[in-house]
Amino acid sequence: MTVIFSKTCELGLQAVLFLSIKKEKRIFTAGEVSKELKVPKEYVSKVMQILTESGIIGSKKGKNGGFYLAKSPSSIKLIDIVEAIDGLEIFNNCVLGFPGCSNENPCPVHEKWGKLRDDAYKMLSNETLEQLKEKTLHKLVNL
Amino acid sequence: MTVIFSKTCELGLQAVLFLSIKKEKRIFTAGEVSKELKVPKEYVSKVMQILTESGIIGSKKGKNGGFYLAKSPSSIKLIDIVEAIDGLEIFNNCVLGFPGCSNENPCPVHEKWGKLRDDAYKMLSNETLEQLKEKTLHKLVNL
DNA sequence: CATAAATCGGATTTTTTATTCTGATAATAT
DNA sequence: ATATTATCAGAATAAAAAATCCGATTTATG
Repeated sequence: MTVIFSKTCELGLQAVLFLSIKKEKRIFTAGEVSKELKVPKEYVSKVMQILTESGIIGSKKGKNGGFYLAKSPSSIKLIDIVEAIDGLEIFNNCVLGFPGCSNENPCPVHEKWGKLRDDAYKMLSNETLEQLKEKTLHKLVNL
Repeated sequence: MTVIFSKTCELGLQAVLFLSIKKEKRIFTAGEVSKELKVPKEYVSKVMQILTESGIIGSKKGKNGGFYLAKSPSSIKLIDIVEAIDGLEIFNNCVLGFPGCSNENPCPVHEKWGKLRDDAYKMLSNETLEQLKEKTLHKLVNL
C-alpha cells in the first residue's frame, strides 16, 4: 500500500526527480530511467507518457529519442506531477470518506485534517525541483 | 479515490463513530448501520466483522443480534480502527515510494514529510471517540 | 532510400480492492 | 423441543488499479 499517492504517481515523481538532477535537455530513454530507478521499463514508459501529455516532460521519438524535462527545474514543483497523475482530489475530499464534508457540515476531524492537508499542499508546492536537487542527487546515487 | 485510508477503512471509521454516539451496549444490526451511513448492508457487515476480530466492536448472533462497541468510547481512538483495517504502514513508508528511505538515506522530502506524518499520527491517536462525540453527532444527523 | 532504434498509445493481463451472495449458526417464540 | 427468523462470517464475484505487451509510427544514420 502506498502512503497518499498512487503507485503510478510515486513513479512519476521519482522519474521527474531523476531527470532534474541531470544536465538540462539531456535526453533519457525509458530503459535508462527504468534501470536507474529499478522499476519495469514498460511502466516507466507509461508514466512518462502521462507526464508528456501534461507538458512537464518532453519526448523525442525515433533513434536517439527519449524523455527530457520540458521546463527548467526551477519552475517545476512536486505538486505539478501529483496534479498531472493523481489529480488534486485528495486535497478536497473528506479524510473519513463522509459525503458533503465542509466547514458548514464538518466531519469530526475536519478542522485538524484541514490544517495537515494544507501543510502537505504547501510542502509539495513550495519547493522546486531545483531546490531539491542536492537531496535528490544524494538519494539516487544510493539506490 | 480516497485520501489516505482505504474505502474499507473509511467505512470502518464511520461505523465505529456511529456506534460511539449511541448509548453504551446498545446493539445495532448491519442493516441499521447501513441505512444510517447510506452504504450497502453487506459491505457494512464485512467491515464490522474485521473490527469484531480485532476486538474493537462485539457482535451478537441470532434474533435481536447485531454489533456494539466492545470498549467504552473513552478508550477507543481512531488510530485503533486504522491499525485494524489498513495497518500502520502508511506511517512508515516513504511518501515518494523510494525503497530504503531512512534518516541515513533520506528521500528529498523525508524530513518535511516526517513532520506531517507524525502530526497525522498524533491527530488519530490523541483524541478518543468520547471526545469526538459532539462533532460526530452533529455530522451524522446531517447525513 | 532503407534500416535500425526508440517512442506512442491502445490492448491485454495480472493483481488488488470493493462488493455481493450464501450457508452455518444462534436466539426467540410457539 | 422444534421451527422460524435474523444474524454473522467466509466464500465467491465484480470492479478498479497496476503492470505488461505489442503493433504502428517516427526519426536518425548509413
